[in-house]
Amino acid sequence: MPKVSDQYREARRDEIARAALRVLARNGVRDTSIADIVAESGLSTGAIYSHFSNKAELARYVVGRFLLPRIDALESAGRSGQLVTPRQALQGMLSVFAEAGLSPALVLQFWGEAMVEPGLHDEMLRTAAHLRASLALAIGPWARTRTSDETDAASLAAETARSIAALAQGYIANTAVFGPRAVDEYLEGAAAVLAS
Amino acid sequence: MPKVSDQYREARRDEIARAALRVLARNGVRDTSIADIVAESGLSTGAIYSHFSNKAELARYVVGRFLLPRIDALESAGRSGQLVTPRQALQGMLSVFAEAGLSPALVLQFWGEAMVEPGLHDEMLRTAAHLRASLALAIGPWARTRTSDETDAASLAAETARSIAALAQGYIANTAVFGPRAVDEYLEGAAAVLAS
DNA sequence: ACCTGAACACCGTTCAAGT
DNA sequence: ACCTGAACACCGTTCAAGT
Repeated sequence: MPKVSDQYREARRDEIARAALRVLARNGVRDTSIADIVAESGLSTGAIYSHFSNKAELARYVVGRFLLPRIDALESAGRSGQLVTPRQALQGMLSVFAEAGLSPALVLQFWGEAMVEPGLHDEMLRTAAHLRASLALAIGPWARTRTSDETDAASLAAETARSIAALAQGYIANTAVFGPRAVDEYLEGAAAVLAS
Repeated sequence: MPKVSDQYREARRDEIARAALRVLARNGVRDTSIADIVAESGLSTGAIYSHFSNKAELARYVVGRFLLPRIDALESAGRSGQLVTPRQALQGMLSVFAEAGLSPALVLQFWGEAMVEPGLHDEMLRTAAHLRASLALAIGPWARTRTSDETDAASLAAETARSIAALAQGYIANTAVFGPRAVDEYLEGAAAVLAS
């Protein structure tokens, strides 16, 4: 298979996925029809279906490609041995998230969709696994200050990454439903509740 | 208007809503069609539409009626002056939630749906307002140990209630996506992250 | 190989006709 | 007044026919 053609296919899939994301951001998951994506992309129904076998596969591609922000800065900080605390990692992740322009409302809709679409759920777990691995790397130095055993440190980092994810999910769901809120305010409020 | 007839109407709406909830729990929000609810309820299409003007109104009714657990025990503890901390209130709420048999997956789907259905969003905010008021009442004595001014105590209780809600949402979204987790574990993990 | 767009099965909703 | 179920517009998906 010539590489040019593969590149072309991938570029075409990306073009369709970007058109889909624009409609999704505008109308939401439920109210985005294939007809809308056809109109937004300027292609035809059949053209979409010659690049994605169905709507679910397109959704999976969008999630895998655009739904999670990269947290390279955090990761390299951890790699260079800088002490990133879990709280700083959470704060950094939420800030990157906000800067990436990902709408909490759209993310929440995809979570809901994943409850009913196993392939999308799998893709989300895969994408989340990357994020957790990045987080674990970032807080690695912190974990090693808490235990001398390397295996213990790794599992502490992994468990902590799940808690960071849970807090991030809380922030996203809460701002989506109840309106925007500053990350710092949210962290202070949550800390006060848990310390009480 | 005779009262009997009103009661009958309400009972009929409830009967339809309960049938809808059974299908929703089984198939999820996206994959529940009116035809499914017709089959589950044993009524006809027109019968459903003579009690609810559309699918959205039925969803709103289900959410208002079944989506949030009652936390009477917590509320009366607060009313009687017992010192309920925010953390205990959160823990109590999540326990009641789990005992009520409300599937986190279904709740997450409704949150997503609310992002695209303004009437459902409104109903959710209304239901959440009741819950927050109950929480505020429950943690009232705690708030008054923190400040002598009654107005300050009320606003502290209200702000704290939002943070409790955010943490509860995090627990629900996290368990829905990543699988069940003990409430205590979640609370310990989150506290460790925020204290770091 | 990629693309076109008409055709098909199914969805939410309406409405004339029944009790 | 409540209910029936056929009819309608729209959705996701398929497929014969084009380049």
